[in-house]
Amino acid sequence: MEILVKKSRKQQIEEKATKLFREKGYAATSMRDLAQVLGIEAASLYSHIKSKEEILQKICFRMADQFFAAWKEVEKEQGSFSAKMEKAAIAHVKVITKDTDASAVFFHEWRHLSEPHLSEFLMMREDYEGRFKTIIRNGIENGEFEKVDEKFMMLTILSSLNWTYNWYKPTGSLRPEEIGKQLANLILNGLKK
Amino acid sequence: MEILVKKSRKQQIEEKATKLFREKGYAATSMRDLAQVLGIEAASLYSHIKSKEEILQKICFRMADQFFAAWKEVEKEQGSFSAKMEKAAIAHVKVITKDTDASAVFFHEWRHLSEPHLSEFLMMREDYEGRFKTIIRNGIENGEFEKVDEKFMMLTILSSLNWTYNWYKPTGSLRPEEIGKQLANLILNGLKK
DNA sequence: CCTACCGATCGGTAGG
DNA sequence: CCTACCGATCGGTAGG
Repeated sequence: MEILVKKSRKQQIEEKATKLFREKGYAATSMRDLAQVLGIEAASLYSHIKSKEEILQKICFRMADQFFAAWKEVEKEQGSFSAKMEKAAIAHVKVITKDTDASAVFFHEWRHLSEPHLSEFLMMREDYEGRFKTIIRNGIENGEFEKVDEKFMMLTILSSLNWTYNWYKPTGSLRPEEIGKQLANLILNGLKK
Repeated sequence: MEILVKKSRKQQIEEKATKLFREKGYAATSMRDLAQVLGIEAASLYSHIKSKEEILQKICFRMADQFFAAWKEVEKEQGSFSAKMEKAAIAHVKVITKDTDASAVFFHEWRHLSEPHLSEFLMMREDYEGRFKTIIRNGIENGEFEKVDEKFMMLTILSSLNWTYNWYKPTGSLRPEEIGKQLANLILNGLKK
């Protein structure tokens, strides 16, 4: 049973903008494009929002907040570093699959943020990536993981997790939790029998 | 010893454009930006190129050609499917690391291609992805690989290989061949000891 | 949420 | 490779 909540005009604007930013890119999306999708004039958008970039900021920082919020689940895991990595993969994939449009914008369009937002964004990303690196480092020191370059490994793991925004379909057979588990399994155990 | 070859103006334009397209995105890069970097007027660019999109087309299809050319090395491999996958990873990473700017544009800006180039591009990508899927499928049928969804696995593998454009530095300690080997090793055997 | 409009900038052309 | 310029479009504002 689906509950229909009436969306505010502002919410509608942000949703449609997210979709357009994903499809055409932030720079190539005009406020007139956005207005047309909503059936209003471009000038009318400014009754609800301050600027085009404000929309981008909302999308990027809301996604960032969700990644950090999801990490709380990871911190509860007290088992092995493999178990921690699996929890991190699941948490990460869950956030992405909840809104693949916003995720696409988050991953690709952040560079159009102006200062000081750009610097803030990059600092948050560094913080988040550091958490994955810490799991890898601790797992290596512990003897649980192979000796690999932790930055190299972190980037490789995150790239495969991040890529889910590109092919995940809510109508598909794999649930987000299952996708996270399978990706963690690949990362930890590999494709070979 | 480095051999300095005099670059044609057209080559210079394409190189600078590649860098700008990567940094700012295709849509956000103006012909005036590009002209300024070259120290000429925007109108002068059109003595050497037909249009802004022509530059994007050159970048995207040149990269595609290189990925296909590199695949010839993969076809020579007559060993196991693991060996084939390693060869594919090395070939793929070699192409990316040869020009990370062009790779970034190839991965992110292709959607700004107009028809019929866009359709042609997507067909080539599908062909290329199919080759990875075939290795995976054959490896599973052969009993060499775990039973996984081949599309899911192909996308995951390619995402981790593709991501190298983002962090590879020619001055770093890892050579492209070594990066390909390590990524293949992770894909095949995982992080766990 | 609209009409009317702003200055700035866009990709590109004409003609030399 | 330049000057001079085109029509189109941009993000955004004033005033209702």
